[in-house]
Amino acid sequence: MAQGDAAQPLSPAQERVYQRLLEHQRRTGQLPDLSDMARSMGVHYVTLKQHLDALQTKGYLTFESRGRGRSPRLELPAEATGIPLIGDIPAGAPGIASAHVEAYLPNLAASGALRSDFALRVHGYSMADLIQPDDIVLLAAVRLASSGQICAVRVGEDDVTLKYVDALPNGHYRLRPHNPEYEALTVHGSELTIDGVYRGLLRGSAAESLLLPN
Amino acid sequence: MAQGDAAQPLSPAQERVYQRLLEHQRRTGQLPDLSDMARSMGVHYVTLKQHLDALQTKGYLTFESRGRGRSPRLELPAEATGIPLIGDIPAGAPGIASAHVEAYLPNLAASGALRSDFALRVHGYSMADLIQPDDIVLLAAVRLASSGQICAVRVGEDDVTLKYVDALPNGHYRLRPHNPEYEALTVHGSELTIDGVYRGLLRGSAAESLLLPN
DNA sequence: CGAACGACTACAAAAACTATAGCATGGCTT
DNA sequence: AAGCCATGCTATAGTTTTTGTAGTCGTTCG
Repeated sequence: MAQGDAAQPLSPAQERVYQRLLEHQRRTGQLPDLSDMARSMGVHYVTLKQHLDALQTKGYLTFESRGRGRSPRLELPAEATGIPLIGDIPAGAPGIASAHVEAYLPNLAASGALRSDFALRVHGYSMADLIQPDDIVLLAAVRLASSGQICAVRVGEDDVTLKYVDALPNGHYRLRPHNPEYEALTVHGSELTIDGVYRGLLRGSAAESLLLPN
Repeated sequence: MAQGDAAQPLSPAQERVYQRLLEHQRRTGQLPDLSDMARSMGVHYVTLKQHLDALQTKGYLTFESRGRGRSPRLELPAEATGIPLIGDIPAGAPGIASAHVEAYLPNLAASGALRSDFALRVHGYSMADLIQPDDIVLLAAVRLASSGQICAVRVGEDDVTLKYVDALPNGHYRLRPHNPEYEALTVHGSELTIDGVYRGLLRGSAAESLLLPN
Protein backbone atom coordinates (compact mmCIF):
# COMPACT_ATOMS: atom_id res chain seq x y z
CA MET A 1 0.00 0.00 0.00
CA ALA A 2 2.95 2.30 0.46
CA GLN A 3 3.50 2.34 -3.26
CA GLY A 4 -0.13 3.20 -3.92
CA ASP A 5 0.56 6.82 -3.05
CA ALA A 6 1.99 7.78 -6.39
CA ALA A 7 -0.95 6.32 -8.25
CA GLN A 8 -2.93 9.57 -8.23
CA PRO A 9 -1.17 12.24 -10.30
CA LEU A 10 -1.24 15.83 -9.13
CA SER A 11 -1.95 18.86 -11.25
CA PRO A 12 0.69 21.62 -11.16
CA ALA A 13 -1.26 23.82 -8.77
CA GLN A 14 -2.00 20.92 -6.46
CA GLU A 15 1.67 20.02 -6.47
CA ARG A 16 2.58 23.56 -5.47
CA VAL A 17 0.13 23.49 -2.59
CA TYR A 18 1.35 20.10 -1.42
CA GLN A 19 5.01 21.07 -1.50
CA ARG A 20 4.18 24.21 0.38
CA LEU A 21 2.52 22.19 3.10
CA LEU A 22 5.46 19.81 3.41
CA GLU A 23 7.90 22.67 3.64
CA HIS A 24 5.85 24.47 6.23
CA GLN A 25 5.60 21.38 8.39
CA ARG A 26 9.34 20.75 8.16
CA ARG A 27 10.16 24.31 9.12
CA THR A 28 7.64 25.02 11.83
CA GLY A 29 6.36 21.60 12.81
CA GLN A 30 2.84 22.81 12.23
CA LEU A 31 0.53 23.41 9.35
CA PRO A 32 -0.35 26.92 8.26
CA ASP A 33 -3.64 28.78 8.41
CA LEU A 34 -5.59 28.51 5.24
CA SER A 35 -6.03 32.23 5.01
CA ASP A 36 -2.38 33.04 5.58
CA MET A 37 -1.31 30.40 3.15
CA ALA A 38 -3.71 31.64 0.50
CA ARG A 39 -2.44 35.18 0.92
CA SER A 40 1.20 34.21 0.75
CA MET A 41 0.56 32.18 -2.38
CA GLY A 42 -1.34 35.01 -4.01
CA VAL A 43 -4.62 33.18 -4.46
CA HIS A 44 -7.98 33.41 -2.77
CA TYR A 45 -9.12 31.28 0.10
CA VAL A 46 -11.67 29.43 -1.98
CA THR A 47 -9.16 28.47 -4.63
CA LEU A 48 -6.82 27.05 -2.03
CA LYS A 49 -9.61 25.13 -0.40
CA GLN A 50 -10.56 23.57 -3.73
CA HIS A 51 -7.01 22.32 -4.10
CA LEU A 52 -7.00 20.95 -0.58
CA ASP A 53 -10.26 19.14 -1.29
CA ALA A 54 -8.73 17.67 -4.42
CA LEU A 55 -5.65 16.58 -2.47
CA GLN A 56 -7.85 14.89 0.09
CA THR A 57 -9.84 12.91 -2.47
CA LYS A 58 -6.54 11.80 -3.97
CA GLY A 59 -5.35 10.68 -0.56
CA TYR A 60 -2.50 13.11 0.01
CA LEU A 61 -3.87 14.55 3.22
CA THR A 62 -6.85 14.60 5.52
CA PHE A 63 -8.89 17.75 5.80
CA GLU A 64 -11.28 17.73 8.71
CA SER A 65 -13.62 20.65 8.62
CA ARG A 66 -14.93 21.72 11.98
CA GLY A 67 -17.53 24.25 11.02
CA ARG A 68 -17.43 27.88 10.12
CA GLY A 69 -15.02 30.03 12.01
CA ARG A 70 -13.11 27.08 13.43
CA SER A 71 -9.67 26.44 12.08
CA PRO A 72 -9.92 23.15 10.19
CA ARG A 73 -7.71 20.30 11.26
CA LEU A 74 -5.58 19.15 8.37
CA GLU A 75 -2.94 16.51 8.60
CA LEU A 76 -0.36 15.00 6.34
CA PRO A 77 -0.17 11.21 6.39
CA ALA A 78 2.68 9.59 8.28
CA GLU A 79 4.42 8.57 5.07
CA ALA A 80 5.13 12.18 4.26
CA THR A 81 6.34 13.43 7.58
CA GLY A 82 7.43 10.52 9.76
CA ILE A 83 10.23 8.07 9.35
CA PRO A 84 9.35 4.50 8.39
CA LEU A 85 9.82 1.60 10.76
CA ILE A 86 10.95 -1.39 8.78
CA GLY A 87 10.30 -4.87 10.05
CA ASP A 88 12.27 -6.79 7.48
CA ILE A 89 14.45 -5.87 4.57
CA PRO A 90 14.08 -8.81 2.23
CA ALA A 91 17.29 -10.62 1.41
CA GLY A 92 18.81 -9.39 -1.80
CA ALA A 93 16.62 -6.30 -1.98
CA PRO A 94 18.20 -3.30 -3.66
CA GLY A 95 17.63 -1.07 -0.63
CA ILE A 96 15.03 0.21 1.73
CA ALA A 97 12.68 1.15 -1.09
CA SER A 98 11.15 -2.30 -1.28
CA ALA A 99 11.16 -2.87 2.44
CA HIS A 100 8.24 -3.85 4.61
CA VAL A 101 6.99 -0.79 6.41
CA GLU A 102 5.41 -1.70 9.74
CA ALA A 103 4.59 1.74 11.03
CA TYR A 104 5.89 5.28 11.22
CA LEU A 105 7.65 7.25 13.90
CA PRO A 106 6.79 10.91 14.28
CA ASN A 107 9.24 13.49 13.06
CA LEU A 108 12.33 13.01 15.19
CA ALA A 109 14.41 16.15 14.80
CA ALA A 110 15.17 16.60 11.13
CA SER A 111 18.08 18.78 12.19
CA GLY A 112 21.38 18.12 10.48
CA ALA A 113 23.73 15.89 12.38
CA LEU A 114 21.03 14.00 14.24
CA ARG A 115 18.69 13.25 11.44
CA SER A 116 17.48 9.70 11.00
CA ASP A 117 15.99 8.49 7.78
CA PHE A 118 14.46 5.19 8.78
CA ALA A 119 14.13 2.81 11.67
CA LEU A 120 14.64 -0.92 11.96
CA ARG A 121 13.18 -3.41 14.38
CA VAL A 122 16.03 -5.57 15.60
CA HIS A 123 15.76 -9.33 15.29
CA GLY A 124 18.99 -11.09 16.16
CA TYR A 125 21.38 -11.13 19.07
CA SER A 126 24.49 -10.10 17.19
CA MET A 127 24.79 -6.78 19.05
CA ALA A 128 23.54 -8.02 22.44
CA ASP A 129 23.62 -6.84 25.15
CA LEU A 130 24.13 -3.38 23.73
CA ILE A 131 21.21 -3.75 21.35
CA GLN A 132 18.46 -6.20 22.14
CA PRO A 133 15.88 -7.96 19.97
CA ASP A 134 12.73 -5.86 19.52
CA ASP A 135 14.64 -2.64 20.05
CA ILE A 136 13.93 -0.03 17.42
CA VAL A 137 17.14 1.33 15.93
CA LEU A 138 17.25 4.74 14.27
CA LEU A 139 19.44 4.87 11.20
CA ALA A 140 20.72 7.54 8.84
CA ALA A 141 20.85 6.52 5.20
CA VAL A 142 24.46 7.44 4.58
CA ARG A 143 27.21 5.18 3.37
CA LEU A 144 29.84 5.28 6.10
CA ALA A 145 31.31 8.24 7.91
CA SER A 146 34.12 6.79 9.99
CA SER A 147 35.45 3.36 10.76
CA GLY A 148 34.07 1.59 13.80
CA GLN A 149 30.51 2.82 13.57
CA ILE A 150 27.52 0.55 13.98
CA CYS A 151 25.77 0.02 10.65
CA ALA A 152 22.91 -1.93 9.18
CA VAL A 153 24.60 -4.06 6.56
CA ARG A 154 23.87 -6.86 4.15
CA VAL A 155 26.40 -9.29 2.73
CA GLY A 156 25.47 -10.54 -0.71
CA GLU A 157 21.98 -12.00 -0.56
CA ASP A 158 21.79 -12.30 3.21
CA ASP A 159 19.37 -10.53 5.52
CA VAL A 160 20.15 -7.27 7.21
CA THR A 161 22.26 -7.36 10.35
CA LEU A 162 23.69 -4.77 12.68
CA LYS A 163 27.45 -4.79 13.12
CA TYR A 164 30.42 -2.60 13.86
CA VAL A 165 32.01 -1.86 10.50
CA ASP A 166 35.81 -1.40 10.42
CA ALA A 167 37.43 -0.27 7.19
CA LEU A 168 40.47 -2.35 6.31
CA PRO A 169 43.27 -1.07 4.07
CA ASN A 170 42.73 -3.18 0.94
CA GLY A 171 39.08 -2.49 0.16
CA HIS A 172 37.88 -5.02 2.68
CA TYR A 173 35.65 -4.45 5.68
CA ARG A 174 35.43 -6.22 8.98
CA LEU A 175 31.94 -6.82 10.37
CA ARG A 176 32.26 -7.14 14.10
CA PRO A 177 29.38 -8.18 16.38
CA HIS A 178 29.11 -6.91 19.92
CA ASN A 179 28.05 -10.31 21.21
CA PRO A 180 31.21 -12.40 21.71
CA GLU A 181 29.27 -15.57 20.90
CA TYR A 182 29.02 -14.41 17.31
CA GLU A 183 31.96 -14.36 14.95
CA ALA A 184 33.42 -11.42 13.12
CA LEU A 185 33.40 -11.54 9.35
CA THR A 186 35.69 -9.97 6.79
CA VAL A 187 34.27 -9.25 3.35
CA HIS A 188 35.20 -7.24 0.30
CA GLY A 189 33.39 -3.97 -0.36
CA SER A 190 31.78 -5.38 -3.50
CA GLU A 191 29.84 -7.89 -1.44
CA LEU A 192 28.79 -5.38 1.18
CA THR A 193 25.74 -3.12 1.22
CA ILE A 194 25.50 -0.51 3.95
CA ASP A 195 21.88 0.49 4.38
CA GLY A 196 22.35 2.94 7.22
CA VAL A 197 24.47 4.17 10.08
CA TYR A 198 23.32 3.79 13.68
CA ARG A 199 22.10 6.96 15.36
CA GLY A 200 20.12 5.86 18.38
CA LEU A 201 17.50 3.48 19.65
CA LEU A 202 14.18 3.12 21.42
CA ARG A 203 13.38 0.29 23.79
CA GLY A 204 10.34 -0.81 25.73
CA SER A 205 7.57 1.68 26.34
CA ALA A 206 9.55 4.39 24.58
CA ALA A 207 9.21 2.39 21.39
CA GLU A 208 5.60 1.32 21.81
CA SER A 209 4.26 4.74 22.62
CA LEU A 210 5.83 6.52 19.69
CA LEU A 211 4.57 4.25 16.93
CA LEU A 212 2.01 5.67 14.56
CA PRO A 213 -0.08 2.95 13.01
CA ASN A 214 0.31 2.81 9.30
CA MET B 1 12.66 27.17 39.05
CA ALA B 2 10.53 24.09 39.05
CA GLN B 3 9.33 24.85 42.52
CA GLY B 4 8.34 28.36 41.53
CA ASP B 5 5.16 27.07 39.94
CA ALA B 6 3.12 26.94 43.08
CA ALA B 7 4.06 30.45 44.07
CA GLN B 8 1.18 32.12 42.27
CA PRO B 9 -2.13 31.15 43.83
CA LEU B 10 -5.14 30.58 41.61
CA SER B 11 -8.62 31.82 42.19
CA PRO B 12 -11.33 29.13 42.23
CA ALA B 13 -12.52 29.97 38.74
CA GLN B 14 -8.98 29.95 37.37
CA GLU B 15 -8.38 26.60 39.02
CA ARG B 16 -11.44 25.14 37.32
CA VAL B 17 -10.30 26.41 33.94
CA TYR B 18 -6.81 25.05 34.44
CA GLN B 19 -8.00 21.61 35.52
CA ARG B 20 -10.32 21.53 32.54
CA LEU B 21 -7.43 22.22 30.20
CA LEU B 22 -5.28 19.51 31.74
CA GLU B 23 -8.08 16.99 31.49
CA HIS B 24 -8.82 17.88 27.89
CA GLN B 25 -5.20 17.52 26.93
CA ARG B 26 -4.93 14.14 28.65
CA ARG B 27 -8.07 12.86 26.94
CA THR B 28 -7.69 14.22 23.43
CA GLY B 29 -4.05 15.24 23.24
CA GLN B 30 -5.12 18.67 22.10
CA LEU B 31 -6.48 21.82 23.61
CA PRO B 32 -10.10 22.83 23.10
CA ASP B 33 -11.58 25.76 21.23
CA LEU B 34 -12.22 28.69 23.49
CA SER B 35 -15.81 28.95 22.36
CA ASP B 36 -16.58 25.28 22.88
CA MET B 37 -14.91 25.28 26.23
CA ALA B 38 -16.75 28.37 27.37
CA ARG B 39 -20.09 26.86 26.39
CA SER B 40 -19.42 23.55 28.08
CA MET B 41 -18.40 25.34 31.27
CA GLY B 42 -21.45 27.58 31.24
CA VAL B 43 -19.59 30.87 31.04
CA HIS B 44 -19.13 33.42 28.32
CA TYR B 45 -16.23 33.52 25.92
CA VAL B 46 -14.89 36.75 27.37
CA THR B 47 -14.95 35.43 30.89
CA LEU B 48 -12.95 32.40 29.84
CA LYS B 49 -10.46 34.54 27.97
CA GLN B 50 -9.91 36.72 30.99
CA HIS B 51 -9.17 33.64 33.06
CA LEU B 52 -6.74 32.46 30.44
CA ASP B 53 -5.04 35.83 30.44
CA ALA B 54 -4.76 35.65 34.21
CA LEU B 55 -3.34 32.13 33.97
CA GLN B 56 -0.77 33.35 31.51
CA THR B 57 0.42 36.23 33.66
CA LYS B 58 0.74 33.77 36.53
CA GLY B 59 2.82 31.50 34.34
CA TYR B 60 0.51 28.52 34.09
CA LEU B 61 0.27 28.55 30.31
CA THR B 62 1.13 30.53 27.22
CA PHE B 63 -1.65 32.14 25.27
CA GLU B 64 -0.59 33.42 21.88
CA SER B 65 -3.29 35.41 20.22
CA ARG B 66 -3.09 35.46 16.48
CA GLY B 67 -5.63 38.05 15.49
CA ARG B 68 -9.36 38.02 15.08
CA GLY B 69 -10.96 34.90 13.74
CA ARG B 70 -7.80 32.84 14.12
CA SER B 71 -7.79 30.13 16.71
CA PRO B 72 -5.32 31.26 19.35
CA ARG B 73 -2.40 29.01 20.10
CA LEU B 74 -2.36 28.05 23.72
CA GLU B 75 0.05 25.67 25.29
CA LEU B 76 0.58 24.15 28.69
CA PRO B 77 4.15 24.22 29.94
CA ALA B 78 6.14 21.02 29.87
CA GLU B 79 5.86 20.58 33.63
CA ALA B 80 2.16 19.94 33.33
CA THR B 81 2.07 17.57 30.41
CA GLY B 82 5.49 16.00 29.94
CA ILE B 83 7.49 13.71 32.16
CA PRO B 84 10.53 15.13 33.91
CA LEU B 85 14.04 14.08 33.01
CA ILE B 86 16.09 13.92 36.16
CA GLY B 87 19.81 14.32 36.06
CA ASP B 88 20.58 13.52 39.66
CA ILE B 89 18.60 12.42 42.65
CA PRO B 90 20.61 13.75 45.57
CA ALA B 91 21.81 11.17 48.01
CA GLY B 92 19.45 10.77 50.91
CA ALA B 93 16.63 12.66 49.23
CA PRO B 94 13.12 11.59 50.19
CA GLY B 95 12.15 10.87 46.56
CA ILE B 96 11.91 12.39 43.17
CA ALA B 97 10.19 15.46 44.53
CA SER B 98 13.45 17.20 45.39
CA ALA B 99 15.25 15.97 42.29
CA HIS B 100 17.08 18.05 39.72
CA VAL B 101 14.92 18.41 36.65
CA GLU B 102 17.04 18.79 33.52
CA ALA B 103 14.31 18.88 30.90
CA TYR B 104 10.99 17.35 29.98
CA LEU B 105 9.95 14.63 27.57
CA PRO B 106 6.68 15.03 25.69
CA ASN B 107 3.73 12.98 26.76
CA LEU B 108 4.74 9.37 26.15
CA ALA B 109 1.58 7.28 26.21
CA ALA B 110 -0.18 7.88 29.48
CA SER B 111 -2.05 4.63 28.88
CA GLY B 112 -2.16 2.16 31.73
CA ALA B 113 0.45 -0.54 31.56
CA LEU B 114 3.01 1.49 29.65
CA ARG B 115 2.88 4.69 31.56
CA SER B 116 6.11 6.23 32.72
CA ASP B 117 6.21 8.86 35.40
CA PHE B 118 9.73 10.16 35.13
CA ALA B 119 12.99 9.64 33.33
CA LEU B 120 16.55 9.34 34.53
CA ARG B 121 19.81 10.04 32.79
CA VAL B 122 22.08 7.10 33.45
CA HIS B 123 25.50 7.73 34.92
CA GLY B 124 27.26 4.54 35.90
CA TYR B 125 28.17 1.29 34.22
CA SER B 126 26.37 -1.04 36.59
CA MET B 127 23.89 -2.21 33.92
CA ALA B 128 26.28 -2.12 30.96
CA ASP B 129 26.12 -3.19 28.21
CA LEU B 130 22.34 -3.43 28.44
CA ILE B 131 22.03 0.15 29.62
CA GLN B 132 24.79 2.63 28.83
CA PRO B 133 25.84 5.90 30.42
CA ASP B 134 23.90 8.86 29.00
CA ASP B 135 20.96 6.66 28.09
CA ILE B 136 17.64 8.05 29.22
CA VAL B 137 15.67 5.47 31.16
CA LEU B 138 11.90 5.70 31.49
CA LEU B 139 10.58 4.71 34.87
CA ALA B 140 7.21 4.15 36.47
CA ALA B 141 6.89 5.36 40.03
CA VAL B 142 5.60 2.13 41.52
CA ARG B 143 7.13 0.13 44.32
CA LEU B 144 7.83 -3.29 42.81
CA ALA B 145 5.60 -5.49 40.74
CA SER B 146 7.50 -8.73 40.39
CA SER B 147 10.90 -10.00 41.37
CA GLY B 148 13.70 -9.67 38.85
CA GLN B 149 12.68 -6.32 37.40
CA ILE B 150 15.12 -3.51 36.77
CA CYS B 151 14.57 -0.69 39.23
CA ALA B 152 16.06 2.63 40.20
CA VAL B 153 17.04 2.09 43.81
CA ARG B 154 18.88 3.79 46.60
CA VAL B 155 20.50 2.11 49.57
CA GLY B 156 20.53 4.24 52.67
CA GLU B 157 22.14 7.56 51.88
CA ASP B 158 23.74 6.45 48.60
CA ASP B 159 23.03 7.81 45.14
CA VAL B 160 20.54 6.26 42.81
CA THR B 161 21.57 3.22 40.82
CA LEU B 162 19.88 0.88 38.39
CA LYS B 163 19.82 -2.78 39.34
CA TYR B 164 17.85 -5.97 38.98
CA VAL B 165 15.89 -6.36 42.21
CA ASP B 166 15.21 -9.90 43.46
CA ALA B 167 12.94 -10.36 46.43
CA LEU B 168 14.41 -12.76 48.98
CA PRO B 169 12.27 -14.67 51.49
CA ASN B 170 13.18 -12.95 54.76
CA GLY B 171 12.48 -9.31 53.89
CA HIS B 172 15.79 -8.87 52.15
CA TYR B 173 16.44 -7.90 48.57
CA ARG B 174 19.28 -8.70 46.23
CA LEU B 175 20.51 -5.87 43.98
CA ARG B 176 22.08 -7.46 40.97
CA PRO B 177 24.01 -5.47 38.34
CA HIS B 178 24.07 -6.54 34.72
CA ASN B 179 27.76 -5.76 34.40
CA PRO B 180 29.68 -8.76 35.77
CA GLU B 181 32.48 -6.45 36.89
CA TYR B 182 30.19 -5.04 39.54
CA GLU B 183 29.14 -6.99 42.60
CA ALA B 184 25.67 -7.92 43.71
CA LEU B 185 24.47 -6.58 47.01
CA THR B 186 21.98 -7.94 49.52
CA VAL B 187 20.20 -5.47 51.77
CA HIS B 188 17.23 -5.41 54.05
CA GLY B 189 14.04 -3.72 52.88
CA SER B 190 14.35 -1.03 55.53
CA GLU B 191 17.55 0.24 53.92
CA LEU B 192 16.17 0.12 50.40
CA THR B 193 14.26 2.81 48.54
CA ILE B 194 12.77 1.91 45.19
CA ASP B 195 12.19 5.09 43.20
CA GLY B 196 10.86 3.49 40.03
CA VAL B 197 10.56 0.44 37.84
CA TYR B 198 12.21 0.29 34.44
CA ARG B 199 9.89 0.66 31.47
CA GLY B 200 12.09 1.54 28.50
CA LEU B 201 14.91 3.72 27.32
CA LEU B 202 16.04 6.24 24.73
CA ARG B 203 19.57 6.35 23.37
CA GLY B 204 21.45 8.62 21.00
CA SER B 205 19.49 10.81 18.63
CA ALA B 206 16.22 9.38 19.91
CA ALA B 207 17.00 10.92 23.26
CA GLU B 208 18.35 14.23 22.01
CA SER B 209 15.51 14.96 19.66
CA LEU B 210 12.73 14.37 22.16
CA LEU B 211 13.99 16.66 24.87
CA LEU B 212 12.01 19.78 25.55
CA PRO B 213 14.14 22.46 27.11
CA ASN B 214 12.91 23.48 30.50
C1' DC C 1 -18.47 19.98 -27.67
C1' DG C 2 -17.82 18.54 -22.94
C1' DA C 3 -14.93 17.79 -18.96
C1' DA C 4 -11.40 19.09 -15.95
C1' DC C 5 -8.80 22.80 -14.06
C1' DG C 6 -7.89 27.26 -11.98
C1' DA C 7 -9.51 31.33 -10.55
C1' DC C 8 -12.90 34.71 -8.98
C1' DT C 9 -17.31 37.17 -6.56
C1' DA C 10 -20.83 37.20 -3.22
C1' DC C 11 -23.01 35.83 0.83
C1' DA C 12 -23.71 33.29 5.40
C1' DA C 13 -22.16 31.51 9.86
C1' DA C 14 -19.16 31.01 13.58
C1' DA C 15 -15.22 32.43 16.17
C1' DA C 16 -12.01 35.75 18.11
C1' DC C 17 -11.14 40.53 19.65
C1' DT C 18 -12.32 45.06 21.91
C1' DA C 19 -14.68 47.97 24.88
C1' DT C 20 -17.70 48.89 28.42
C1' DA C 21 -20.53 48.13 32.36
C1' DG C 22 -22.76 45.66 36.48
C1' DC C 23 -21.93 43.22 40.70
C1' DA C 24 -19.62 41.27 44.62
C1' DT C 25 -15.83 41.08 47.91
C1' DG C 26 -12.25 42.79 50.70
C1' DG C 27 -9.44 46.44 52.50
C1' DC C 28 -8.90 51.07 53.77
C1' DT C 29 -10.04 55.60 55.52
C1' DT C 30 -12.85 58.59 58.08
C1' DA D 1 -19.93 51.59 61.86
C1' DA D 2 -20.30 53.83 57.49
C1' DG D 3 -18.42 55.10 53.31
C1' DC D 4 -15.01 54.64 49.58
C1' DC D 5 -12.03 52.43 46.45
C1' DA D 6 -9.57 48.65 44.24
C1' DT D 7 -9.85 44.16 42.50
C1' DG D 8 -11.86 40.15 40.49
C1' DC D 9 -15.73 37.83 38.08
C1' DT D 10 -19.40 38.06 34.88
C1' DA D 11 -22.12 39.80 31.26
C1' DT D 12 -23.63 42.59 26.93
C1' DA D 13 -22.78 44.81 22.56
C1' DG D 14 -20.40 45.50 18.46
C1' DT D 15 -16.30 44.92 15.11
C1' DT D 16 -12.99 42.17 12.44
C1' DT D 17 -11.42 37.86 10.49
C1' DT D 18 -11.73 33.42 9.07
C1' DT D 19 -14.11 29.51 7.33
C1' DG D 20 -17.81 27.44 4.56
C1' DT D 21 -21.19 27.27 0.53
C1' DA D 22 -22.89 28.44 -3.96
C1' DG D 23 -22.39 30.00 -8.33
C1' DT D 24 -19.80 32.12 -12.43
C1' DC D 25 -16.16 32.64 -16.01
C1' DG D 26 -12.19 31.61 -18.99
C1' DT D 27 -8.70 28.19 -20.60
C1' DT D 28 -7.02 23.81 -22.06
C1' DC D 29 -7.30 19.21 -23.74
C1' DG D 30 -9.31 14.95 -25.48
